[in-house]
Amino acid sequence: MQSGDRRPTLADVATEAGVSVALVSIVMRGAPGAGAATRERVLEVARRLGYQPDSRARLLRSGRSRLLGVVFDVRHPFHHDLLTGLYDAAGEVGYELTLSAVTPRREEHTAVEGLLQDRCEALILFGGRMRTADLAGIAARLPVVALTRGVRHRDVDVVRTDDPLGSQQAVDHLVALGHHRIAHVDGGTLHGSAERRQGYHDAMRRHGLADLARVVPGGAGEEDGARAAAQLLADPPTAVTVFNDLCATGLLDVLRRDGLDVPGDISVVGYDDSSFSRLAHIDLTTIAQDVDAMTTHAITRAVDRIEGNPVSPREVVIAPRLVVRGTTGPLVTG
Amino acid sequence: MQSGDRRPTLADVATEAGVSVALVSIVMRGAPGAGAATRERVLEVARRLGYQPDSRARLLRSGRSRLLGVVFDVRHPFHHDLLTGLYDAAGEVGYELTLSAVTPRREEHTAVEGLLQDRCEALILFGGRMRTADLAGIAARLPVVALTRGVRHRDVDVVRTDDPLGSQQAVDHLVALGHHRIAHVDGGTLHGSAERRQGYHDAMRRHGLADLARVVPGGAGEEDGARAAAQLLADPPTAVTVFNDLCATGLLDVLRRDGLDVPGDISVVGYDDSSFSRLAHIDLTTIAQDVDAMTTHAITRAVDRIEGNPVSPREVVIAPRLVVRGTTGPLVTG
DNA sequence: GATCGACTCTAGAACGTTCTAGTCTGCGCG
DNA sequence: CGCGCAGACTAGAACGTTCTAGAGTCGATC
Repeated sequence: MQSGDRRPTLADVATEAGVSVALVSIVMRGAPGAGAATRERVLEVARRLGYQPDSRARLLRSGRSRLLGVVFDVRHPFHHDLLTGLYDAAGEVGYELTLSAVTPRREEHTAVEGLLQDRCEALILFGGRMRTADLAGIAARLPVVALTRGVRHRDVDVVRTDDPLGSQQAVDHLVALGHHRIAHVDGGTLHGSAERRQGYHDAMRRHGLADLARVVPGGAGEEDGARAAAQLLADPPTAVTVFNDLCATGLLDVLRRDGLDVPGDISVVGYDDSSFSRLAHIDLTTIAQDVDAMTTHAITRAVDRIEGNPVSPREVVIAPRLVVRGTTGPLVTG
Repeated sequence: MQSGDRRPTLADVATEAGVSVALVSIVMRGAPGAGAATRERVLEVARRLGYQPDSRARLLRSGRSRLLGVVFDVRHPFHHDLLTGLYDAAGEVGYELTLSAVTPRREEHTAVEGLLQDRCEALILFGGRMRTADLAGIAARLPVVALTRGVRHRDVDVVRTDDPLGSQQAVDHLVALGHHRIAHVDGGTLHGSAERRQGYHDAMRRHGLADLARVVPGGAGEEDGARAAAQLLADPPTAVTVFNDLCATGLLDVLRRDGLDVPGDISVVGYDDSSFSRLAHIDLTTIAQDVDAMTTHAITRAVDRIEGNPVSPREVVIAPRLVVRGTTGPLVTG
């Protein structure tokens, strides 16, 4: 409809208000150097014409974009929590966020490419499978912060949860409830699986239960959990810690179908505190990542890099938190 | 680290390759007007310098941005499915997407504002609570397409699911299974609730079951479903259609806790096909919205508006689809 | 051998801002 | 009365592209 008529620019406002373009710019930015009366009048005209600053032109000229590029995966529920936190944190330090999504048919590489063209000053990547070499290539151009995944490269900053600690919290919780025969369903070769498995082993050893440790192969999906459950049923432990929540629900389902009571016969702890895990139906005890801490660290780290401030450790590791819900309970003997 | 050294520009590539800026521009765009040998050489230099086009400058000059602004809500699982579809559809017609998220602490208004400054050529809004007057104000400036919500204003395009039809599909399914005493848990004053309720009533009437129609107040959350279930338990019907999936899971939970078997004693149909509804634990029969159709329609509509093509109906209504899972079964008599 | 057309290439303006370096006015001060 | 200074304002360059108009070269056509 009105796609024909050009949007008003600084020049339009300037002629209408009878002042120079530069002065309008000053007023719009709230910069000093304009009289109170003129300021008022210019603002009025701008409002009347429906003037909207053109961020592209603005950023082009001023060199800086104060823009942070964020790559997230639409499929990953946890990424949405992270987004929420990031917006908050970015707002506080006066930076904007520009998002680029990874979808089943849109690769991480495409997502990153788009952001680079937008002249972001730093990139924040949620998880992802991008190879370290590729990441390093990007990090050679602008600061890169990887969230929720580890990257072994000196140019890439990392903010992640202390996964071994998370597993230990799970085991500690179960031991405190009286459990000894605690199994672990792992995530195979997925990011974080090794760390979570290691934490489980460490905790079992610390409690003197190394002999009772038992690791069953799992994965990221429900079906992986279901398969693991089938394997456990031959000789059920009294408690299980699972690689992630989705896997845990698959496991729960099979256990219950087989007549086991949760948590009466067996306790289950997930990992991630995915949104569905708090559904009354699932009500899963799990390990929650500290979204606030992760996002603020990611932002401050990115900004520090941009502004050339010295940053001490390349990797920030954040403690997770146990969330107790209905799938864990005291050991019932007899 | 290297945030100091400027990114290479067209001019850098030009001097390095010993040609004019304009020619480099031609080569980078793949436009005709450059010799094969030069083209090769320029590309090589560009690659070597790590040249990245600056989309801001590019768009500034060329007037058009070929950019569609998308506002989505991080909290809404269905929005992620929509995003996936939108990226696909936008890619096919050669437009880019720029995302702006609504979070618990970032309002729709802020999200829209950001997109306007980025000079999108059209806006696509997922749901949202923005007032019609505000929407109209934006639509006066650039095309606006509302997805999954109705808007009564001649300047705002609408793409939505045929909600009455969805409810009817649910009822038809239940009737085909032999059910007569079918109740409906509604969504109160929420978007779409009235339509879904109406569809339920129409379907009941069409099957000659108007006398058995029974509507119980519900809502969007689990707790609303739980409350509705408590109310239904006084005199349980043999089947229920529910406003949305989350509400349905809350209802399911209470029904099962009360000892009812689903679907043996009572069948339940949700609405939305939210991702969690296909979890084995929930396995909810539901009404799915046709993501592909919705997103392609939204994109083509936006593009048609941008390019000034005539568009016939302002509102595109898309048929939903019944997804049968484990919470519905044949009526068991006796 | 001039004219044309096709092709390759270039100069320079434009896009909408911000920034630098001013100009102009009025006023206080010596 | 002249000088300096502060405050309000402006002209014009700059940012990195794309676009328009045209210049140069070459070979073919009249």
